Amino acid sequence: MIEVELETTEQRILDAAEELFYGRGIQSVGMDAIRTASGVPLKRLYQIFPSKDTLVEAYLKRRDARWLHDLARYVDAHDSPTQRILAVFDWLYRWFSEPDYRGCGFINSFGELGATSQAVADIAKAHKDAFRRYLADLVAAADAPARLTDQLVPLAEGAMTTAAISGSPEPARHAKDAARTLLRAAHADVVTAA
Amino acid sequence: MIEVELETTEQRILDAAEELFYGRGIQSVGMDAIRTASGVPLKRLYQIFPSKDTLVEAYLKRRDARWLHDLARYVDAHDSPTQRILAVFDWLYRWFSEPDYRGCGFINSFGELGATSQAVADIAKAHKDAFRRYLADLVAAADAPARLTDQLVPLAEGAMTTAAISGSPEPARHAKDAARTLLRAAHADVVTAA
DNA sequence: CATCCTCGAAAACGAACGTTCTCTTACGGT
DNA sequence: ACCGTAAGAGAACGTTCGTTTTCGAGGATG
Repeated sequence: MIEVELETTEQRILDAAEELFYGRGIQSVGMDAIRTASGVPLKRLYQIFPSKDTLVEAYLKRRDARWLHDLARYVDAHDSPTQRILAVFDWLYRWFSEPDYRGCGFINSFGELGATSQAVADIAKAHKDAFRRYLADLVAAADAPARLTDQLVPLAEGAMTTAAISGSPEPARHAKDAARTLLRAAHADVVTAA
Repeated sequence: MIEVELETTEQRILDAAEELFYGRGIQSVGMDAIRTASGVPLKRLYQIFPSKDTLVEAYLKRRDARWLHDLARYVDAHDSPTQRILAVFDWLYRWFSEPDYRGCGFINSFGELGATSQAVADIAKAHKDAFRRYLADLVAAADAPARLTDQLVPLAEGAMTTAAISGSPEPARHAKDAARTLLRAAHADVVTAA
């Protein structure tokens, strides 16, 4: 019971922190705003997260895990290896269409704090590496050359920032079109080489 | 003479501000750091830029103009329309290779302040629009379908963030490879349709 | 030489932030 | 019923930041 309550409090803090940090940027959000949004008094908040830095890192780590999990769950609804690759961009389109979409939280936090906090820089790098590995697996499963992964990564990343700044989800569609072309070309290369 | 000196002071402030804002993020840099780095006393600094906000906007606008100017100058050294498109990615490679490269200053400032400052969000959007228009002109000159522009934009943007977070300039090469493939495919489409 | 103006260096101010402390209240075990 | 403990609400503290003001030293002009 006690542990459950502690967990619940931690979740409430992280939920509030994520909405605020992602929505307004990390340095623009004071601990008081998180206190107000979560309803958790400062005392308890600091018992669970001894500093703002640890809260920021916890926010990023939880978002990292959930983001990749949600992506994989969406992709897993598709069977064909090439459809699974293209599904990544469909998922991005849905993400970009959320009303409070504001770009990739890891790109944002890296830009804001990457130079000041090694921990934030490391988490952002780890997140992007994990995304890259996930794409690499999809590419390998489609019998496409590994080189395709290197091309899909900037395509997806660029769609995120272009969608954020332009305020439109369309970059996901355009990136998907490009991915389809690259996929076909990569496959043709393999066939030609054989 | 007076005007020349005023210009020089303004340049010195903007030079210091650009290095610091770009290198550490905007909110991590205090006005005192800019005073120290530029050697311009706070009093004069505030005479020229009445607030940190105006200095930030001046930093972004100057960087916007110079960035696109430098890119165009590099591209103009190439003649063939397709080579001019690919040259964009060569230029990105050189940029990513600079020792203190830290991503696109506009993506970074949008992520950090876009939600809090409409002015910053607008400048970032204008910068990306200008880049997009520039690419669109190159695409049109190569007789490629306008659709290609939509594919090249996320490719270039994604190369910027991937290079920044990974700490390697290679994403520019991979993006260039992808661009070459997309260019060929787009051209083949045009030929087929004809 | 006296005077006014300018200008650089740094102190000072008010607000905001991260963090800690205090005070009051409520509860659980004997 | 009583006491020790925990916990919520928010005041308080020390620092930092953006911005303003003060102070003192030239430099040109009568």
